[in-house]
Amino acid sequence: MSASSSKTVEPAHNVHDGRERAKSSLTPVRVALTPAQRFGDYLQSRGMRSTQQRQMLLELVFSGHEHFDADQLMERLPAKGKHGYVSRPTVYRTLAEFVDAGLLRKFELKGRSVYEHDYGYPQHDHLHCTECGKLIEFQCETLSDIKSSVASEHGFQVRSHRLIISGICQPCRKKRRRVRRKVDRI
Amino acid sequence: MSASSSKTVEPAHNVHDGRERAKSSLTPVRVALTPAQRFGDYLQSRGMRSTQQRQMLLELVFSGHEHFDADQLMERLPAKGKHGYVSRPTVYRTLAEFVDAGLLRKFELKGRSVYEHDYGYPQHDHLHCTECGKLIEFQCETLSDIKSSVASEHGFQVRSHRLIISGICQPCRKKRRRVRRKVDRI
DNA sequence: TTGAATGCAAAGGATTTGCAGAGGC
DNA sequence: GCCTCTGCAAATCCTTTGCATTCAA
Repeated sequence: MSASSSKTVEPAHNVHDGRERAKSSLTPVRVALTPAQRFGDYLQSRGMRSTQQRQMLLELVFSGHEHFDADQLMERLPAKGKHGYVSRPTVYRTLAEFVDAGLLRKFELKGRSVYEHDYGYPQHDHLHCTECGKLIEFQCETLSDIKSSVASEHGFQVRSHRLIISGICQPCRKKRRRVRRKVDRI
Repeated sequence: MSASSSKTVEPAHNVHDGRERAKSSLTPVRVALTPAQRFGDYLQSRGMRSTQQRQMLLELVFSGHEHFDADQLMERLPAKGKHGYVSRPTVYRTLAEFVDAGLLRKFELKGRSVYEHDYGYPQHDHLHCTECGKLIEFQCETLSDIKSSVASEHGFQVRSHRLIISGICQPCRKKRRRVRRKVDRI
């Protein structure tokens, strides 16, 4: 019996056809609208505008499924002065909008905000390698049982959760072993 | 069957006899050394010194079992100028030492560092009320199973984990209901 | 046209650091 | 007396804000 799985939960199709996407441990779930369409609805329903900056960031953010922070996103943008450049404040403002629109989830890691896809992406948790910083996704159905049983015990209304398991990933463990052997020989 | 419990795991005795302590949902576990003794060993083993500031903070931090951040700890200190005052940089430096010595655990909440007892305190996780900010502790044995099964699947060496379930606590839910009724009447 | 969105510069909040003086051992 | 520790001030890091200008609708 396995309490967890990193396999795909549904025979999913990528909603972002026609874009290359970074490799990721989970596969997007088929959804009714693309992120761009959903964000369009979000903007319209609030009298907000579809600007070049928002379009640019939408494309960048949903061209892959990697976790990222504001800095990493900025690095992938054209340099200041170039066409397509978006300023840092606008990046932060837009990321907050994506979160508000339900497209992204935000969480804290080592004092900084990390973002990941939410819309059309399966619920999952993370292994965090403290050596190389890598985030590995995994899925675990048992957690829902824990959540509901804890919730009922405390009369608590659960909105969301965040589970991060820290330790050393396989590649880093191998590297360490190699180093240790070297040290032993000296 | 219950996947979790907030009861005490061991017929524990408080190691901090002779000090008043704040109420907390879990009870400390009996340990060989008091936190002060353990910290003394830590200092000595590294050629570090036992100063008034470190003693002061040790007493404050281990006089209760509440979660706290650097600010809250500072507020409980004598004011600047008064005997027993400890400066902010020293508070941060000393908290880092407590973490390093295994006395405290540190985690992030809403962009700030929160500390809680680790040494002599049972492993637990948290419910976080997004309304009032309260942290409620709970224990869950099932989590160890999840951790080990995920770890073996990914060849991951687990060092620790952090699970925070966010939502609305019972008191806040009741308050909300009251407010809603009032609004309905208008 | 007109108000929302942007970019700039600057502020903000939490935490850290350099350094000269204070104080354990 | 030596060397660590402290407090001060200032720096750092990430993120947010005020405001004049730009631009989508």
